[in-house]
Amino acid sequence: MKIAEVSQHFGISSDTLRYYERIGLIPPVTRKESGIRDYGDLDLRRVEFTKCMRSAGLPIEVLIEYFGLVQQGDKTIEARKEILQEQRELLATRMAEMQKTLDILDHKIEGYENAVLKKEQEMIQTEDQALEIN
Amino acid sequence: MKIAEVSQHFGISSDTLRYYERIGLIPPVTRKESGIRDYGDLDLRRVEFTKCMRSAGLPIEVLIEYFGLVQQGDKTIEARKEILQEQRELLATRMAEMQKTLDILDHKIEGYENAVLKKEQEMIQTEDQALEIN
DNA sequence: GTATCACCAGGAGTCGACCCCAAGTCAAGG
DNA sequence: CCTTGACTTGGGGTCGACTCCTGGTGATAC
Repeated sequence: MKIAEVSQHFGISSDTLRYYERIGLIPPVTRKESGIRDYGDLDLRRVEFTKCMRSAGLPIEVLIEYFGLVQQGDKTIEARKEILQEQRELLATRMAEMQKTLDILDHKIEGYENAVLKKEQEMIQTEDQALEIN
Repeated sequence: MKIAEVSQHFGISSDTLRYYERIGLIPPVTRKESGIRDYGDLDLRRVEFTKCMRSAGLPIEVLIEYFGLVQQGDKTIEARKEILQEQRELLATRMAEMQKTLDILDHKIEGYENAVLKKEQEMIQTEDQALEIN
């Protein structure tokens, strides 16, 4: 799979894909002899995981650290678990905050809906008055 | 309430508070004659709302636009509602993505927990073998 | 074979959101 | 009165994460 397809598939610009590789977030992607990237299964899974984590806001630095540990084999399992747990908690915290904001937004939207209704009623009343319907 | 207290209370640096004011996210805060900021009730509510929205990731630009509409009175109620609804949807989408990521993290953490357990079992077995307990 | 196109490296530029700093002002304590 | 310390403005710096750009190479279409 070449870079443009990967870019398309994951909705990540190829610039970003190359950037991720440059900074070591993704390991060097396999290439054709010509030097052109040819993403294999492993590469794709890495990209997918990265995309998922990034979309939730996990910092690049943390991901690099994590992948570095993966590289070092089983002896780093504990450390990796701790990283993931920490990020999990941070994520949960962020989500809780967002939930609060969401509630407030809903509340405010509802308020506006009522306001609009009220205005409409007033307008109808005004119309009614104008038409002397009442 | 002076700036340091507001900063403390909301966990926002006073630099950031001044910055918000400079860019028009918060309207000019009331001052003492000496020129020192003295946050009133209205100011505080604005700060709180801003903090809440920002903590959920709503862009500053959107908030400025929103507050601008508020300033313009009732005729902008529809537009305001639309902004809030749009942001609400974006927020919900982000949260859904984060939930997916959270699930994956939990799954991975569980995997690591099992891995650790397995390793411990192996170690015990190795010990047992070493001690010829079996 | 040549024109066009996707790809390459990697350095520079951008963007959003702060954060810091210098130089000055004011209020209260000693 | 003078020092100390919190406040002021405004501009420049930083940080994370891209995004763009230049100049070059290889492959495919005509």
